[in-house]
Amino acid sequence: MELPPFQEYEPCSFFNNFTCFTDEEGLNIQQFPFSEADVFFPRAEYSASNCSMSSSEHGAVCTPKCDRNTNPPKQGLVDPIACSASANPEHNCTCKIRNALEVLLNHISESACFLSCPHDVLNRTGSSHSSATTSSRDTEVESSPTKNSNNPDDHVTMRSSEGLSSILTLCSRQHPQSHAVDGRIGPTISDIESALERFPCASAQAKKSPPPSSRTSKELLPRDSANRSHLVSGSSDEVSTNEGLSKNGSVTSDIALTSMNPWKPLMIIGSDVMQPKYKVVLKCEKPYVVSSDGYKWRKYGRKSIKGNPYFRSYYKCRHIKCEAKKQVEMCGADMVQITYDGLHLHFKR
DNA sequence: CTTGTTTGACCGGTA
DNA sequence: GTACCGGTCAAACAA
Repeated sequence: MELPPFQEYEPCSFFNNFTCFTDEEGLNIQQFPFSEADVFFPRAEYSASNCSMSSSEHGAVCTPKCDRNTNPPKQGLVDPIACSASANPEHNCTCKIRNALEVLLNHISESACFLSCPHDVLNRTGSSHSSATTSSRDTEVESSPTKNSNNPDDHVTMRSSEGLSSILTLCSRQHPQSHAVDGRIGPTISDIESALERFPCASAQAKKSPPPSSRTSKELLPRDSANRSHLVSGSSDEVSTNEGLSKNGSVTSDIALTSMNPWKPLMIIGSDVMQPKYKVVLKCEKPYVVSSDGYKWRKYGRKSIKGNPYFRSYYKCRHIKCEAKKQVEMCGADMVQITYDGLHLHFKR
């Protein structure tokens, strides 16, 4: 698969390309130029197309209604997903990038320190990797630093910056400095604000909207689930995969995924209680989980869980110093629940 | 030999 | 204090 350098991507086309991999092609994500950048993110948060568009159409995903267009709409191009409408009914917009941002902002806007925290943790040598992950046993993020961080503020900032790094990814063409300059430097608060400036509505939402924890799942309408059928189902035994998707939200969420686009959020079920840790629960159909999510994982355990006939498998990210983890367990014949715990902020060097 | 998985033991949290 | 449960470790095993 020939891909132009990352910098040549419009954000829209970038995400379309990223999400249009087949299962086999998905394995190539590791070789995708963007993986050489410093921030990974889960396709689940940014999926845009169900691959019904030709590659030449990728990038033309906005409608005239959208006020966040980065590309003019093409005549006759119909967004097959209408993702924004389903993700946020208060906006009559089918801009997929906006939808992606809204999904993302659902994760990050609940951080009270989002735009006000003066700390720049990602620029601190040695703090960016390890503090990105909180243990599953951490229940007090702000008051209980991880073993690799002595500054409680680190957690707050990382929670914000993690999602914001993804926004910066969207904006990387305009803000190439957002990515690691010397291999360690991540986005700064000013980068973040600059990035959000490119998406004024997103910025406004980040500032004004209630945290996702206060949103109900009904506000995020489920996608049409009629397309969920054509998948092959494997055995009903546990899923054993050494690769998986990743990343987090700052609030526990369920994201179910359609079969047409394995990483397209079907719905987000917000928790009524803010979870002060990086954790996100994805539910998707098994074949897509088994293939790849762009990360390398090492399986380190397996447990039978009470009340569940299937095993739960435990994985750690193979990336050095990355403490991201995931748990994979079947929750039905064809459905898999993946729990991601911790962040992947993989910086060079 | 290397890499990755399996699996029983161990440990900590909780009821 | 104790039992249960879930998460992790690490030796054994497999590819």
